[in-house]
Amino acid sequence: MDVKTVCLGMLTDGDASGYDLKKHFESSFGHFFAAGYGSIYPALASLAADGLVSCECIPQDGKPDRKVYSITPAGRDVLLAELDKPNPSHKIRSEFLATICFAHLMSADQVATVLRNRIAEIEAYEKLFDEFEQTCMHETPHGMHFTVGIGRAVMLAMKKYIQENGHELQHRSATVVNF
Amino acid sequence: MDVKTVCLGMLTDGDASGYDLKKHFESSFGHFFAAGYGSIYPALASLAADGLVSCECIPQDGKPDRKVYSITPAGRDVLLAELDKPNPSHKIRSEFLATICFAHLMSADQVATVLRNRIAEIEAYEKLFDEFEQTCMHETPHGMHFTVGIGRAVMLAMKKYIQENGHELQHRSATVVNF
DNA sequence: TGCCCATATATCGGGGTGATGTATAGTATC
DNA sequence: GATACTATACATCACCCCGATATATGGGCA
Repeated sequence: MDVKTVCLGMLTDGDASGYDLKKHFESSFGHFFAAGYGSIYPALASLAADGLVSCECIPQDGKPDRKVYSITPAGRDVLLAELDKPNPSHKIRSEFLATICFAHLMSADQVATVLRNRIAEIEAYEKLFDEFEQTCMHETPHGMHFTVGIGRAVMLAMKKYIQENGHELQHRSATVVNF
Repeated sequence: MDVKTVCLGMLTDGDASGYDLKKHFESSFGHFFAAGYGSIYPALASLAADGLVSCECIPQDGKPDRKVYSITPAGRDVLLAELDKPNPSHKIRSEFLATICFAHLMSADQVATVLRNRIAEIEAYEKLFDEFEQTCMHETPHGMHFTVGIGRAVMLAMKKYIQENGHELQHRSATVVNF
């Protein structure tokens, strides 16, 4: 399950351009599977070369051509085969936790700043989830709700843990900061 | 904060070879910052070329030379500068959630299998955390405890959410599976 | 007028992943 | 005693992905 496969999956919901898919990756997939143009455009080109998607170029004045992609029956087969894999990965790459590992090499202020910023980021995600549920909750499939729910639960747990245990990390200086 | 920086950080805890660092990445860092030989060896070579670590080759009979690395004062400076960054990232790359997004294209059995396997993986991590706390809890710095605690909290939250909401995902077939 | 934002494509360097290769020696299993 | 697996220990390579940057234009806004 790479960017190519996720693009295929998104295209089962209707034809779209690379630009459209990027917005999808940002909004609904952003919190667990981010992708930028540097991944999406090569992915679509490769899928088209393999006949898993078809491409229709729509000329526009001024702007570059819109390239609208549709999934083909072969593409659908590849997608379903990928969805059949029983053990899809779930990986975390956290510079945040890596930093915290070396908290004993940092000042209490530095640690406090890192923790505060992490909480702020979590709260930004929480707002994003709220907006998502208020706007496009009805039209999206069941699976999407589930991912939002997991996202919420996981971020809430992390926030709570930081708030309850963050102070123990600040031992180098006497300054204790509230979150 | 890339693999190079994390290697520097690990070397503040004592000299080590690439092989040693790999074991470190697997055990204590595995759940939030995995790295393989393909990242570690080039990272150490690059650090040595920049004078941030020094390398001592220890010949062994039969096996290849052991290359033991030590952090240099310049390396320590680079590490401390990296730890000063106020907003370290925390990214998730989840083929699991990407798969679940397309649950409406899967059979109830397929969905159940994916959820069951995810829970099994979480429980494997929970055991790993238990072992870690029983063996090397006393010698590791405070930050390490914190990362284990967050790992526990986050995984518990995900497990609970799956157990409480997983059944809603199975609507295509009548077969309801318990977790 | 200047500036940012949205639309829309694409590329490129640097970095990371997973698999594989090369050796040797000890330890299980059968 | 043969086979297979595991551990030690290095290294490389193809492929994939990320972030930044480039190119082009029209609309809103101060």
